[in-house]
Amino acid sequence: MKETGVRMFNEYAAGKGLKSTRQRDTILEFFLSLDRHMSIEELYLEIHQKFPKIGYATVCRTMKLFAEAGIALGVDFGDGQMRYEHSPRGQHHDHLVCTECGAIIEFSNDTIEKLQDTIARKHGFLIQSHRLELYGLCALCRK
Amino acid sequence: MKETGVRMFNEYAAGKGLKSTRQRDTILEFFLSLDRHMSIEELYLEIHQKFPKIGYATVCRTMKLFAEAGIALGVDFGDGQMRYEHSPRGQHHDHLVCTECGAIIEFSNDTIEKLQDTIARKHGFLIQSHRLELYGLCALCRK
DNA sequence: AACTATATTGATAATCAAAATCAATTAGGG
DNA sequence: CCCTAATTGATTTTGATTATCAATATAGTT
Repeated sequence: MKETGVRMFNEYAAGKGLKSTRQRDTILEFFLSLDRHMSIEELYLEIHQKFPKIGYATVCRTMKLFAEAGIALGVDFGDGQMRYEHSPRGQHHDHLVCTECGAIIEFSNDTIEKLQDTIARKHGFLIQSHRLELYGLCALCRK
Repeated sequence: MKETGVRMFNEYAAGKGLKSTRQRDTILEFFLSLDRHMSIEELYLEIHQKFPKIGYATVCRTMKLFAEAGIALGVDFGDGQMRYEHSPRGQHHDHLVCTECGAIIEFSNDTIEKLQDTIARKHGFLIQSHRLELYGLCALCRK
């Protein structure tokens, strides 16, 4: 998984004539080691703690670059902060977002995906992307 | 429809001890006469043109108030601008958003709604709200 | 109609995350 | 090692929305 991400980014970088830097390698490794969604702010705080030389702007730019390279996917839960997750290879997924504790649970449902296609076709739409989020209380916060 | 909105707001205002003002009446009437989603910016421009005394802050505050009163619903298509639509009485709906021309088409699908409930239940989630948007090219922009 | 307490307005400043700026630094081919 | 272009990071700017606050308007109450 990690190797795939590194390889994908290297290919993208090569094609674009980008130079490899310590900062990008560091951020890439950190991002690939994550198993949850993180905002730029959170990413910055953790990365900056370990590597004080890396600034906010670099984290911001680099994550955007990863998104362009196809290894990260930006998600926006409407709280005014950009979050990034590993770009889903193969299976697309959607999110359950807890409004109390902020927990994020991923899910995927083929039937919903198919119904979306049907709806789009009915309206002559060519779908490029979609977002489905269910907001509510997670099992823990309901109690 | 228009009367319903006015009545709903008056009831809400009465319950909250809000005073009735020319500005709010003007914005309410304008909003209720719309048949499409508008951002605060668009609302402000049109309203301000007819009633130059009404400022941006008032439009912003008032739309938020309408949302609290249940007559408007804020929707966020991730472009950094808040939009408002008439609060759906009864049937909830979702959106097809054209990434080219910005056209917005509403749709609703009971099967998807039911599947969402199933998914939430499976994860022990108590759904409070959801958003489903399909982004792509509308029939006109595909050509 | 005048008085009064409270809500509202509108101009402006503040906020906040993200993007742009730009001089200094660094990478990597020649 | 040199040179050119890419990159960095401190800082400023942006842009939409929100907060501030003095001035004004509202709705009871005399």
